[in-house]
Amino acid sequence: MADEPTERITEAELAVMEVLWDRAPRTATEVAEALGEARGWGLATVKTLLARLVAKAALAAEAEGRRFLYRPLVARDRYLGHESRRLIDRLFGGRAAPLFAHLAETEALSEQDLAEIEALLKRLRA
Amino acid sequence: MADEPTERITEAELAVMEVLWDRAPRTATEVAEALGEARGWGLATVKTLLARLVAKAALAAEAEGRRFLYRPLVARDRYLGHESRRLIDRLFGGRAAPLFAHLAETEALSEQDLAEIEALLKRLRA
DNA sequence: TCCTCTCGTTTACGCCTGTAATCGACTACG
DNA sequence: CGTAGTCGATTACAGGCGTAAACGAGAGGA
Repeated sequence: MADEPTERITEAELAVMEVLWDRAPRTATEVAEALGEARGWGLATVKTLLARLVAKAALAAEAEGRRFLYRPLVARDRYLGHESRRLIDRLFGGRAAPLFAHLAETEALSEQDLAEIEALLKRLRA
Repeated sequence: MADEPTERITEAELAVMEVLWDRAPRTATEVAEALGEARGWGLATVKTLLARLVAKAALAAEAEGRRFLYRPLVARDRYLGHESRRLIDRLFGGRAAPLFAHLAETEALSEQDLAEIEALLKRLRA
């Protein structure tokens, strides 16, 4: 997947991306069905969001007969990285350790989190 | 500082908050001076943002003679926690470990970060 | 006292976002 | 062959956001 600096994906658009990250390609109707329950959006709304995402080059729309099959152009991983970095840059001076420290201080880390992070660290050190 | 569920602070507003977190109270003019360099905003713009933040109860405005002294009502720490949690909830299923794993995998952690986190972990375990 | 400067408040305005309704083209059933 | 349904595209519209100018009241110097 290309790495053009994709425009920012909004909250509502993210919900659409999640559906397609979960499984792709899908048609507009399928995406709407998947979202209808969670968000209660009408088909029209979903189509608008799909169109905007295509315009932002976050999705590709491949014609299949008279309709489109949508698939992500931005990998979820890439997006996660992007957003995490944004947060760290904006609020923690660009360094990850302060974020971690903050989470630790505010008890936002579960025992499980700690264990996993510890294991990860060990692996990184190997 | 109260913990009323403050409305979301926007990007531009955050810049104003940072100035006041750094030192408070300050007048509108002082805030504008502090921001003028970094963001190139006019006094009018800063005043608008201050007013909006007061409306959101993120700032207190205490009259001093004919003008106001602004001071944060939301602690920076509280805000950081809020935003971190938001990101973790939205993108990492509400758990911190996957965020950390993601940062680790994408090489977003410097040697220094790793060392600090390691030290923090050790302290938490003590 | 009068004018100018300075405050905070009000109003402005264009773009983005969330949430659609409408439209024109096409398809597929009757 | 006509008509109802479906598709994507176009248009809509209110509220939020970034950025600011205009306004009215008070303060302070001339």
